[in-house]
Amino acid sequence: MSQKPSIPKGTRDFLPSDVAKRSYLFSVIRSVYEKHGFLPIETPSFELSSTLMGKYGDEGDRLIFRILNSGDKMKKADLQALDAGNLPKFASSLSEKALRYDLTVPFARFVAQHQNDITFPFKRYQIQAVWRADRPQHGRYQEFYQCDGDSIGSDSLLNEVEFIQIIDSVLTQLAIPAFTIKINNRKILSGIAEVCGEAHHLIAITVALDKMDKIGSAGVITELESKGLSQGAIDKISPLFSLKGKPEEQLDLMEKYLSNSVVGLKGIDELRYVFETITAIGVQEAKIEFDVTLARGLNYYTGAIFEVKVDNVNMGSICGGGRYDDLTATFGLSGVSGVGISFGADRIYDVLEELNLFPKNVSLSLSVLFVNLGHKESLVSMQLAKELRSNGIDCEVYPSAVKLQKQLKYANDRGCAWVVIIGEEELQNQQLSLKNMESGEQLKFAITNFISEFSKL
RNA sequence: GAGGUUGUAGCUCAGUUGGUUAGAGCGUCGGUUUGUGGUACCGAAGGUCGCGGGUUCGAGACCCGUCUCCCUCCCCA
Repeated sequence: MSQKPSIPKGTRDFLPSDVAKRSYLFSVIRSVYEKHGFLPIETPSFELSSTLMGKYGDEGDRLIFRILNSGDKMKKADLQALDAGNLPKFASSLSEKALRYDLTVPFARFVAQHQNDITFPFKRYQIQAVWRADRPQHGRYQEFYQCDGDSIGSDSLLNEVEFIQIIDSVLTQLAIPAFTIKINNRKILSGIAEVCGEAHHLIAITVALDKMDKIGSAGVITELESKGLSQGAIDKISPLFSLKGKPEEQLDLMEKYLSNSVVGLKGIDELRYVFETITAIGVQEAKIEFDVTLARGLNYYTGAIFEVKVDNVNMGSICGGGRYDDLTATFGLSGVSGVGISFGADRIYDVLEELNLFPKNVSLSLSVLFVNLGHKESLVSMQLAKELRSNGIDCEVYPSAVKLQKQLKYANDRGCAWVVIIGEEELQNQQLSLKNMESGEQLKFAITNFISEFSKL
């Protein structure tokens, strides 16, 4: 009985050509991080449930893949909780581990755990898979790679500026034609909630504002009403919908708007510094905008927040991040501020594919194939192949002496540039034939000086 | 988690109001006389029609369930 081959929803296989393109993408990101002095770390695919649960809000918790206890640990099942209808508690009793949902929370755990082994400010990058039990959609997978960079242990706003530079460098290097880095600050959002007297509705306000570009101002107002905001507060918020102009001008307006909020003004100061600094230094291709409607769901952000969109492409944000002041506190290390970003490698991949931006030469091809025409002949080929490899040239010997036609077809399918033919006739004359697979031309060389002749081609 | 949609050979799809042995193109494999690929010609293999149940004399077509694809919401990379 054969089984129909299939993989779980939201996952993918990668063919050799896919892997080649992905390695290219990762290498660009890696090299930019390293140029900025970031150090690589890796953390396990799964963490203790207690490390992850409760860090991403209720929605996030729901999307965490949990790992069922195995063996005798199944006996720990809390049947009383099941009887009482307390499903979350029952589920927790069945699962002590979970697949990582992002790279930031494991990083916070890592920093607290290894605080004596690292030097602050600590700048790390991490390129690994994460898993979310989300419903798959365009640009949305259950297994995907994030490429995080975080700088922890420094509250200097120069870190924020550096991340803008990093985003700019990566996306410019990938030749993405037009992209926008949107920036906001959680303190400004807090200030807005404060000045309209709805500080306890902060989450509702930010979530509603975040939907601005999707549902429009009327939709946002409807949403705010449904969350129970007063008419006065809504009237106070609605002027923000039409905020326009350069970042500096918008910040001036927001400064007046938030004049009664200490925290709000702090947010304005921070952003103004970031904008002024990055303007002074300059960027390559990035457009940088202040967007008061940018909220971002993850509830651990406390300062600047970033989101990056590729212009004119139907794809969610390809990069996001922000500053978090006390994420390590839950792991026993308090007073350490951090800021970080995360590139969504799979979404960037999809964008590069859609815009046809992958360089032609990333595909993997074979340089030389030695055709196999018999045992004695193949021994000579194996010897030559060994020497070619030590000269840095990739090559292989066809494993069996099947029809030449078949072997040439194989060379063709592999995108092979050269084929070496050593048969009975060549062997007798101590020669070999070198075939150029593109032109079809064939040259003869003495076996003894093939290596030196080939490297001249 | 809510709603909609899709599912036929390895891939892209046909398959007419339910009616004999389910088709095409591409791909794969083999051949077109001995050691020359990418083109051409000839031929072959490959499908319990996503899975399970039901209606019917008869189901790839209809009904129910389930899984999956894609999409909207939620949320997010």
